[in-house]
Amino acid sequence: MISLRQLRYLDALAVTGHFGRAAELAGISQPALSMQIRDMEIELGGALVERKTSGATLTPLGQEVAARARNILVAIRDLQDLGHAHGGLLEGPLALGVIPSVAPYLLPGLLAGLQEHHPRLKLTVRESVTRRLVEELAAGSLDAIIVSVPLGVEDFVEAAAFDDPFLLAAPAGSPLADRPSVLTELIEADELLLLEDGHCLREQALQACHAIDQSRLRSFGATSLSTLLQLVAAGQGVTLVPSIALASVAAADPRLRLKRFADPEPHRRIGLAWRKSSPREQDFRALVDLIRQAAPARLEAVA
Amino acid sequence: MISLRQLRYLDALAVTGHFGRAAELAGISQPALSMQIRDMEIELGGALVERKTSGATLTPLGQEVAARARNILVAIRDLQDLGHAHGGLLEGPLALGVIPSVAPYLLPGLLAGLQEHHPRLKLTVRESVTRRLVEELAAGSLDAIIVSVPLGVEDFVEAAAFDDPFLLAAPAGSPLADRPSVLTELIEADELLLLEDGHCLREQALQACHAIDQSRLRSFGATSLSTLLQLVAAGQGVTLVPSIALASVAAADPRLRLKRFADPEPHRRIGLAWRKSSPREQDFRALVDLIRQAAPARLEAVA
DNA sequence: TAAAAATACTCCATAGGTATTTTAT
DNA sequence: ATAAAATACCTATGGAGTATTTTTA
Repeated sequence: MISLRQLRYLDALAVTGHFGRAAELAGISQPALSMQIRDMEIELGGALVERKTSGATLTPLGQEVAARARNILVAIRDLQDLGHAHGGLLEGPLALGVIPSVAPYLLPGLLAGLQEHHPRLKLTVRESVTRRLVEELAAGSLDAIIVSVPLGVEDFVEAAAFDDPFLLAAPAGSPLADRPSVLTELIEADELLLLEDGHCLREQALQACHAIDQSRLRSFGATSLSTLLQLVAAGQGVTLVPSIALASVAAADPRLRLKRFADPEPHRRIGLAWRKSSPREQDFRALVDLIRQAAPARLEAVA
Repeated sequence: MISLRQLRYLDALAVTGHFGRAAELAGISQPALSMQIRDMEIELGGALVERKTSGATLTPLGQEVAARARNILVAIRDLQDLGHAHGGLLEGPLALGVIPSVAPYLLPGLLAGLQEHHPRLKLTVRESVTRRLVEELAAGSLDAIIVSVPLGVEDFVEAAAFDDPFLLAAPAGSPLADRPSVLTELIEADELLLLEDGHCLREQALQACHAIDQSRLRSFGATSLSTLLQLVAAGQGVTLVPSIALASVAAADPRLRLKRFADPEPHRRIGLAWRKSSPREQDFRALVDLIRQAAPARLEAVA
């Protein structure tokens, strides 16, 4: 009879493509893993792995089995969560993922709120880009993720927490800096600076102003918003700043102007996503409320 | 860590509502099952079962866990089938369900065809009414079912095999017996006799002639078509006969007339259904072909 | 007091570890 | 010759059995 243990080992083998490293990943010895894989092959009546000196690759059957194994293992994780879900609200372990353009501004307030209202919650936080967070959520190594919604991922449930307007960051001397800003004016403006590819803030900003002429974009290898703002302050162009970052980056530099856009104000919507199959929906709904409270709108600070 | 073993035991407990009988069902001793359930409760951090002298009932948490456990166990079964699916076509064990109004007429030919073309198939057949077949298919104790399609069950895939026209069975003296029959004439006909409630042929016939006045129906506790035909022969009314049954029941009785309906000919569609998650789709498609070949249209025998 | 489940204990199957051999490049 | 996986052999954990006690209606 197939065991969960065997499924875990096969999963490790699928990930590593190597018996030795798979064993290490699974926390057992290489022979132990080899034996379990072999037993599985006997049980299923076909080869799962192609053994090579360079390592191990899964056969088509092996890949199919591994894919199903992953789903089953996620289902098992969710099952284990049921206990916590039926305990008090937001108690026990919870692995949360957050995108980088939100984490530093939201987490301080959120963690404080959780500490105060749900001291028995054992929260672990991972900060990464959306694509990776989605993968880890699907795989079950994260329980929920704070991202820009909608994600549009089947199997996930999303709940919006708050809208985060984009502000225009322009050099003090720019003509844009002293007028009420509307989005279309960007078309005639200086160059629009954005974060490097793969960073979700880039896509969100692009989506917010889809009318922008692609040829006038400039990408920088900058991972951080503050680097980008340095460039703006130096007169290299303009950029969009999520207002959630205001408190940290604002008026520090006199060469910078931050302005709200006139309606329709471009914004991204920040929300929480979790697996449909997760039994902790109540926890997550409560978490969304806390996220909303922890997202301070300090928009009075700007014109 | 939760084990599949524990999920199986919980499932048995959910089914029986009794530790002793659950243990018997699982093929182990009562203390062994008790201990696994207890370990599970510790692992999940909550009570799964309410212990009473009269037996055991699941708590809300227990029901939720049991429901998920069932899904996981079905996924494990399907995974085990993968091996057979990657072997030759239609090899290894296969549990097939068939509705009673099809089984006796279809199976002889089908089994012969399977024996000839797929001698390595280890087929087990269960004959039961649609509702039960659907349950067993969902639970994984059947791999595929031959039923009247469409079933409209989420999680199932269906493939039509053949259309089975309904014939009119009337007493030789009936005015219907000597005219080309059209369905609407049934409205002015003798009473329509049908099988007892729950028998799928009843629903199929009713669906085929939805125009019929409900008040003119008569149900009999008859489980078998031949009993029903005896009543028709005795002049008690008319009924619908699936043409697949022709070879067995036809012209044996001179008091009976079997007639085809004029267009649009009422019929039921017989097909195969299996779980979406089953890896043996290829097997099932091949089986559908064999079913089609095994369903002889002996319609020449009637006017 | 009777039925059901929990506990006590013993045993053994099997997963896992270490050491070593085989295999393929 | 080297790296990877399989094999051999031993150990120990934990699942299961029997016998018994506890619980509750």
